[in-house]
Amino acid sequence: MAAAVESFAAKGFHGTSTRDIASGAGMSPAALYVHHRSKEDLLFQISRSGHDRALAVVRDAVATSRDPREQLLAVVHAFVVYHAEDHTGARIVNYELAALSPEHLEEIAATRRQIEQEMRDLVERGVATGAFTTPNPEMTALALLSLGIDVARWYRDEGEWTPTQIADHYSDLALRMVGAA
Amino acid sequence: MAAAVESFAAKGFHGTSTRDIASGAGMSPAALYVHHRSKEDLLFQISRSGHDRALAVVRDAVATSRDPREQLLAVVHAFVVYHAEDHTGARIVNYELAALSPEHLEEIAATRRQIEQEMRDLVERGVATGAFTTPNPEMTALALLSLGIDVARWYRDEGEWTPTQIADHYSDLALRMVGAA
DNA sequence: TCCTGCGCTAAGCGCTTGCTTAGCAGGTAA
DNA sequence: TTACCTGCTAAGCAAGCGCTTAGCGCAGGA
Repeated sequence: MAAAVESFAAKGFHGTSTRDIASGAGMSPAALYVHHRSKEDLLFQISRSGHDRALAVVRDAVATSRDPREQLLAVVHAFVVYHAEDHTGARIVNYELAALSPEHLEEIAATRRQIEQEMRDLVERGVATGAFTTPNPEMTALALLSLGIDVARWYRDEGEWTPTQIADHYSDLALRMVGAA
Repeated sequence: MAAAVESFAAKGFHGTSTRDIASGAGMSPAALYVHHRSKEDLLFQISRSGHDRALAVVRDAVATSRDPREQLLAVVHAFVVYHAEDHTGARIVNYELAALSPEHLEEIAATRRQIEQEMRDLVERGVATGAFTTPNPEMTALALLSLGIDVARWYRDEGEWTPTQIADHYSDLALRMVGAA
């Protein structure tokens, strides 16, 4: 699975052959099928666990406080750190959805909707308590998620910023976006 | 080329066969090779013209004013509208870079650096004139681009918002992010 | 000592891939 | 009329694809 993550992230699902994965894992191509039903099933398992982790990251962060401002700081920080540190896995999570079977895609899409719902609820709670000011909480929530997701696209391990540095700055940007700075 | 854009955006470069493109264009597979050297060359041409367009969108917007605040509004608005209206092409521009040959990738990467430079210069001008306040102009510029780029990922033609509505809200978010709201 | 089950490999099957070849219809020009 | 383009197709080649089959070495239990 680690070899598959590496390869899918670098070359995409369709750009990766089962032989690539097998040799990355130091095995013969046939050995894959002892552990996994198909190449698509491997992608699904990776996507499944990645999405579960992303949702957990968001929910755990929300649970650290009851103050919307603190919750937003925690969520954006954790979400950004996750997308930077695990950019390899996060690339598959966010950019290889089209290769999933219709049934698998629907299951994954449900988790994505839950993540979006968490962020939307958070922004709306802040607006309701007067902590935040934004004319469109739904679109603002989407923009906050975009910021984190896109980190997985451009982040490089050898880059000049650490995941924490990026997360710190992005948390500040998030406060500004919701009018809480 | 239109058929290739459609197919690459929907299924990715490696997920698209030359037969897919040919039948999308109502031709035989061999007819592609009358007009294009290879499948990768087709991708390169699409990526090339898409990147040229993106850079032009940014530069044209910057040229509409001399005031950093107005320039930021114009750039973010135009950049977001482009990524929403041409989300099909923009998906290839942003997410199919790995399929390019090393030489083609380097050429494209140069244009991407120019786009980033435009945004960085703009934010820095705003900070210099006192119109903007941000502790890290470079990272803020990256975040502003992220916002636009990620629109291409999630935008759907049948969605509830028009490109202009999204661009209006995102322009406001941009002002907040640079501390100019 | 023998047996069973597990993790694995060598070989290969049927199919699809990117791309090439040979050739053909129809328009243009001398 | 003849010659030559241009834009296309039918057919197919070599290579690579996802996945299967048959079988092998070895650890653990009876």
